[in-house]
Amino acid sequence: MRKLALTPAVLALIAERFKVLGEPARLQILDCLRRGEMTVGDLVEATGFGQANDSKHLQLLHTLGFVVRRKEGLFVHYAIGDERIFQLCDIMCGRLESEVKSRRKLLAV
Amino acid sequence: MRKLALTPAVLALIAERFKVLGEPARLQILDCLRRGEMTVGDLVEATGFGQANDSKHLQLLHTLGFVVRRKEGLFVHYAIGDERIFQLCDIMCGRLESEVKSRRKLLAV
DNA sequence: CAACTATATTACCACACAGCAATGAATATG
DNA sequence: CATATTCATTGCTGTGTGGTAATATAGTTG
Repeated sequence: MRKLALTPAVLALIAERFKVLGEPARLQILDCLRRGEMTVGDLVEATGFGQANDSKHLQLLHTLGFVVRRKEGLFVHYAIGDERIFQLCDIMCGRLESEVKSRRKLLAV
Repeated sequence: MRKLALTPAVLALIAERFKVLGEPARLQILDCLRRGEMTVGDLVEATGFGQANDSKHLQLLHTLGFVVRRKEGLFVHYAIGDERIFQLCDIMCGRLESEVKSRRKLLAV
């Protein structure tokens, strides 16, 4: 497997994508979409954010390929565009659990 | 493997960690550390950032457990604290390559 | 103790962006 | 065509944070 050279430009691209995931609101949207595709209105209701807010987050997620769009009449259906997102989140969760564990260890000493 | 419940609080913790990786400067620092531990001074030279700047990034990376510290006299040696970082970056790179590929496909049509 | 060095911290500025309200664009319905 | 609905876009404000210079802290050396 050939590796990309980690030039500053490539690092910037990678950072850009991590940054998009570095926002609770967007993670919440992605988590909602985990159960299947949803319209913007559905997501507004599910997340409790404003319509404009959700729409902007979805644009960003779409631009970077994290979600895909499907237009149907007045509605726009969004869905997960890359399952690797959850792989990333799982690894982060693993990190979280490690942190909790080592923190408990510190307190126990 | 038991899964963490993705409550808003947990999502915030995950996002916080993605956010830290969502900064080219910090990714560059982590990439430098890939070859082995380095002092702050080494990193300042290697990255070309200011000393205060590097120090602040390192503090943040350390707080969230991405790097570990080892003090030795006047010097502080930093090293990667969790190899999973590279796993995360590899997945992101895979995403990047997919993006490039599909973009090429679009142009080819 | 005084002078020096490596790192951390503080204060500040500039900029990016999340959230919100208002408006616009596209499509459907009567 | 007029109206209503869904979503996208724009303009605005407040907050957060990256970069930098100045200063503080900790450790070393003489």
